Amino acid sequence: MPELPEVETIRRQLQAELPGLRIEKCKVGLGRLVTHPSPRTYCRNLAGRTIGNICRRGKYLIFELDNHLDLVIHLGMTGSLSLVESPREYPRHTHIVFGLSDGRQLIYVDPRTFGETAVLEHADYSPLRGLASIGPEPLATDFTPERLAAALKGTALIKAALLDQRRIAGLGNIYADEILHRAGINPCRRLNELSPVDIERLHTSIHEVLNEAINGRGSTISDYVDLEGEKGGFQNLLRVYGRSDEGCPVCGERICMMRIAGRSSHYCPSCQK
DNA sequence: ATAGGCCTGACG
DNA sequence: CGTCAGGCCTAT
Repeated sequence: MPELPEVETIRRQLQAELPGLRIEKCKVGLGRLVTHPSPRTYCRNLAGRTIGNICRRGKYLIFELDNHLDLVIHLGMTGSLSLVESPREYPRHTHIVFGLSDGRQLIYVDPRTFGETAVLEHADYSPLRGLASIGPEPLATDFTPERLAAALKGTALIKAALLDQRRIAGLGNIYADEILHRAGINPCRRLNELSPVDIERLHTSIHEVLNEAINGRGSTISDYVDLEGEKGGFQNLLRVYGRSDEGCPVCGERICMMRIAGRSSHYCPSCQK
């Protein structure tokens, strides 16, 4: 799915297009994607609203609307957004259509339908569990090594902890693996065995990997595309994710893969201790 | 902590 | 046919 860098790429494109436009109407084809309130009320609340800034929290997109409402969209594993001008035919797996005041439509497409969307009172995230309990933004200026250390308390495996959105917002399987490789930390290490130096390295790696991935407009493993339908550019620069049995770009050792926390984890046994 | 479930599609 | 996939929730 879109992780933080992919969602941020889409957010920037939305921010360049949408503010000032009005949502004239909204059509939901697959009601279970609308988590709050009911699909009917969701559409009724959106109709007539003017779009303000587009924000991001972790992997959630938040469209600020007038009337103190927020439109929240999570892209799940395979969700994508695109702007179209009254198409004769919608793409396969189009589930939601937002008609805009400039005649264009913002459409939500999602083959696996793991995404979700909601309309909330501005900044009241309580109806969405994932958003209500989300951890700190890793690229915020106040995300210091001390805050990272605080987020990584306990005895969990570091790989599982990085994937836990309540600890840190926005990391997924690709960037968790890339960050651990960059930091030289084995995904099986436990939190309570990380030294202050490890935390420092992790902090630096989180910043580097996320910023580089955003600059590369995200990674396309199979089907991620941005608002313009473009694939990302960072997949070519991934050092371990999806590269099992290839040589580590740092030391040449064969990259390994194992399952941790139910997810495939790619790492270099020589660089990551 | 781990497995299973939610879905569709690609690939072997 | 089976296995796997950028996520996340539940139940055990």
